[in-house]
Amino acid sequence: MTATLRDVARLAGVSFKTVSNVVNDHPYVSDTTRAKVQAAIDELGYRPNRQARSLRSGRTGAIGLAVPELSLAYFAQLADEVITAAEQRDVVVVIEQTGGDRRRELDVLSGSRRQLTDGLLFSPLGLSNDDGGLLAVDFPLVLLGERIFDGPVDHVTMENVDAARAATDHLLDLGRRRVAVIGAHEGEVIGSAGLRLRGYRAALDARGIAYDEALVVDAGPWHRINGAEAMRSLLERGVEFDAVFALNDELALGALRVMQEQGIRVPADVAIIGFDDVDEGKYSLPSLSTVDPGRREIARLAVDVLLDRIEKGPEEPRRELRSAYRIVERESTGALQPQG
Amino acid sequence: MTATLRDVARLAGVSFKTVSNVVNDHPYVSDTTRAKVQAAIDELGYRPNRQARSLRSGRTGAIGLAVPELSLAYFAQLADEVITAAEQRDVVVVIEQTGGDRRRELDVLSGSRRQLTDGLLFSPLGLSNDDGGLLAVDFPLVLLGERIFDGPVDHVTMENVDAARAATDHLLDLGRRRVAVIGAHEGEVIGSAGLRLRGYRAALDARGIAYDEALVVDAGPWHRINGAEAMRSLLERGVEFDAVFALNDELALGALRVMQEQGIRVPADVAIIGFDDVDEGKYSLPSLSTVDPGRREIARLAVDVLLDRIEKGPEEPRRELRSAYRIVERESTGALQPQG
DNA sequence: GCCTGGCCTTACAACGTTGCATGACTGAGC
DNA sequence: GCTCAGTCATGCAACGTTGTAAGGCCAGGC
Repeated sequence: MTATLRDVARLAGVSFKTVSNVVNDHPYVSDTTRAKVQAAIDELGYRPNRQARSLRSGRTGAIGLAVPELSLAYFAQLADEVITAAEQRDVVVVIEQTGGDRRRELDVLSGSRRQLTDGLLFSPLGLSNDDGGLLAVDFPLVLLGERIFDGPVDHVTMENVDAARAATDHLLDLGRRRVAVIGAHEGEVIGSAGLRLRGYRAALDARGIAYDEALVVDAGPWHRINGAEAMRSLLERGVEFDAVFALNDELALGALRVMQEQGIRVPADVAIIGFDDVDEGKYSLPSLSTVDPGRREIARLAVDVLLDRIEKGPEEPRRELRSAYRIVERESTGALQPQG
Repeated sequence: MTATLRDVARLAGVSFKTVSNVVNDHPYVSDTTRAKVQAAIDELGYRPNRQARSLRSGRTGAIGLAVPELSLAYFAQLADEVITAAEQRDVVVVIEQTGGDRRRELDVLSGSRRQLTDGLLFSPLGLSNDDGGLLAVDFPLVLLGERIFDGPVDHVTMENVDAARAATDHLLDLGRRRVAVIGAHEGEVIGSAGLRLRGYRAALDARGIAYDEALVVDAGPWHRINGAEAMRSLLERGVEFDAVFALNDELALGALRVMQEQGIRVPADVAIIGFDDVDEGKYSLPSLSTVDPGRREIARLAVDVLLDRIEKGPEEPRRELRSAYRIVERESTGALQPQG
């Protein structure tokens, strides 16, 4: 059996409470007692029991991370960063997958699993604006990703509009004028699709280029296959375009593949830029220009905000933070830097 | 505050232990009492406190999953499957990243985090054979991936040797005779590199084809960049080859990119097959033939074995399970099935 | 009328920890 | 010599749950 405070106390010849005091660095423990107790701790290999601590303190030392699915590179890499950031703060991460499904997302907010963690980082996908009220939960919650809700909740996200505008500008700076968009979500306004589309329009407006609906292709989930589909539909409809802004990298890579199958030269005929800076984009042929949304910063900020919220309680004013973005120029928009 | 057994008991007019009995479906609770208590439970929205349960029962309801890093697609997809399998068994997953670093892997085995979970699924990378003894830990442990150790530990893995042999056979069946290998690990014998190389040699031997060291390229970690490096070194050295067996998909995709840069036609000039069946392989151009190692089955088996071990204790004989593999033919070895 | 035994309910003691209150000792100040 | 403040150590009571043992009640058998 593993040793308890009492075992250590017996060996050291003190009360078990004194051992607790040593372990927790209480003031008013004499050096000799401390040494004696420490020796007993070492001898028995005593480790405080986390469940008992949890029960007393109400803290578990774990946070939850709810994402659609780890199979999507963006979320896998986000999870990587979150776990790393959490580790530095001495907290572990319990990952839950929602599949982007509304029902399962609601479940994450109310399920009994919440008791296992001190708070939740939540990247919703299926919830709609009307669900905002459901986010008024009684545990520490930080939203990740898009600012879908106006709820009373901390929020860490990226500069979707500005970054999308910069991505579009990048294409326009190359002299392209017919910029197709892949991955729109009809009618959606303040999810990432809506925000990025807004940035796209802002860039066009600023240069007096007319918005052409024919260039904007809807897609379902932002998976590679849907990027491929979208590109096919664009080509089938015979729409003319000399550049593509894919609303994320997966879509871009799917579209890229179809263009290559069709013998379209990238970037000579069509330049393409994605969004997210997932690793694979570095190794595609051509390598994929993209927007680095500051994933590491998002993860770090999110963990910080959540732990802050856990510590300070619900009274503190809610925070909304955005990470800095960066345009990453690679071959797909004409940069000539052969990559690994 | 959230309700406790006592609160429910007070409302229902019974002792708190009776409430506990209702919650745990004990026999000998009369229907009327049960109904009364249940009504009180519903009214107060009572939920058993998991930490208190943990303290009493010694179970946390969580398992650990230690992998090198989630940014590697294989592990992200494995984690996805593990979380899904665990969810079906009503258990949550705490993910830890080791970076494949020996020191951090040892830390995972001894660290205080172990108290947060009932057992660990561990996919080691940095540990050497000499470390086998370190796996004799006092908590439920299931090794994932390669059979690096002969320790007294449950183990779930894939058929590395047979699968690698089948992959090689697939290339040989196409009439190729100069099959390069990318991703060997000099001197390693029973890690995945060693096992897969053994399968490769077995395939050659069976057909009386001589093993040519010049065709076998070492690589460091199995990342895309190292696959690219390896292909470059092969080309620089002027080694002749008409097929490539990359020991995993990431290496294959890196190598593929370099071949394309160099104008080598795939599969016309060189056929290439990978290993792992990560999603990206479906969308590369050409799409990548590969070995599906049965990731989902591995995840499901691993969770089953671990939960079994947790339940039955250390006395049960240890188990070693292998998932079934499958060759996935795509364009990179000549199949003509354009993919999304 | 009392004992027996089945059914239902309850009291008590843990699990290992920490907060609070108390107590004992020491030395300084008057 | 006595008080008082500061230092150190301790005991008790919780946190919310479950296991064990015991208690109460009722019907049936002698």
